Amino acid sequence: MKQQDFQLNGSTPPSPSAAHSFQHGSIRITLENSELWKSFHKIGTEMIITKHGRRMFPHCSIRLSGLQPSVSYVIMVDVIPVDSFKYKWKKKQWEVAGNSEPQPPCRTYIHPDSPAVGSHWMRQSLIFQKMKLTNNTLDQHGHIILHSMHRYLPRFHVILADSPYTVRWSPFQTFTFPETVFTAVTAYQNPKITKLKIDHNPFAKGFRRGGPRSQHERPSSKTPVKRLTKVRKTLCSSSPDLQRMPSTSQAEAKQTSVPQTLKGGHHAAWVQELDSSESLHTELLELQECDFSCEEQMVPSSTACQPNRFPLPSGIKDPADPLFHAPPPPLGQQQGYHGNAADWSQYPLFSYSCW
DNA sequence: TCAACTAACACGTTTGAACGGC
DNA sequence: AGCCGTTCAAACGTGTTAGTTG
Repeated sequence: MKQQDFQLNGSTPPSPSAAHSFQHGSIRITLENSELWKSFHKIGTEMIITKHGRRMFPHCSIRLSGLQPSVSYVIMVDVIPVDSFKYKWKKKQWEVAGNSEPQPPCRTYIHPDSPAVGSHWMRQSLIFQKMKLTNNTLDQHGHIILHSMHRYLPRFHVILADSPYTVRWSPFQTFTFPETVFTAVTAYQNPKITKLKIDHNPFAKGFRRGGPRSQHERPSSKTPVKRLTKVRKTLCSSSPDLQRMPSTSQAEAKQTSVPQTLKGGHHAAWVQELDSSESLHTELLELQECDFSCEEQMVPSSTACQPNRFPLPSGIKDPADPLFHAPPPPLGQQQGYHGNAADWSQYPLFSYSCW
């Protein structure tokens, strides 16, 4: 896959054309399936959330470099709100539908290999394929809890720690990619997104045109062709830009065979421990004093969480996003910029962990 | 009435146990 | 006994759709 990297520092805006790799200090992180993400982002990425948890597609797949080969790291992902609005899909585009709802508990997904030494992390790409999103605020499975019709951004954390127990006190660095912004939905709104998902996700192969049978062609379907199916058909025949693209998902899936440093039982023990650690759940992040241009940022002590007042991180600009009509304040000024301390200061880190 | 949500469904993929051959 | 490749069923993940909820 074609990749462009750029070096990030606090004062130099990156080139808008190279927004899918970040470097903090010596650590560099690259979004492996950036092109796929961008093809979704152009349309307005949507992620289904369900009560029992739904995987993300595209997956978050990253490559790390610049780690100390023999030092242990924990790699985490969390998902933060992009803004303080709720959206609705109206007349083929997203519109603001009011203020966001109070944010659910912020949870963090720890890569199952964690902790592992730098050489391990750098050996192959990391795929957060099993991370699941849910709208069930009472979820007991450790899935990431989101609100439907809200916009979110995944964050990747590289933490210098040899155990999830110690991440609170460990130096960490945080990375984001603007093209991974998505809207959480309980049912797809934009039929173009549905088509892209079907074309690229192997699990949706059964719905591909020219595939075995589409839903409305099955014998069991006794009802007239529904609206979405109609739209999908129209799109398939009329949109050249939505013609089937070369699938990357199979290749992605095959990259997941990362040697395990720890097996299931051990992981489960950690989950339990972390779940029961009330302090960790409720520890909130205070980054106001942190300088993101520094190579390391210390996991802070507790502070108050005010999730609804998250200012738009400046890296979240959607320059090619005709589908979103967010009211002022305007989206950020720099694409691919990791943001300053204030941007990220009001969202908790490491408040929950799961596998 | 309508938008958002849920659950059941059919279909395809993934996973892992069982088996046989070497 | 150990390794490797194949087979197959169960589990899982997917979008679709009818029905429910507010």
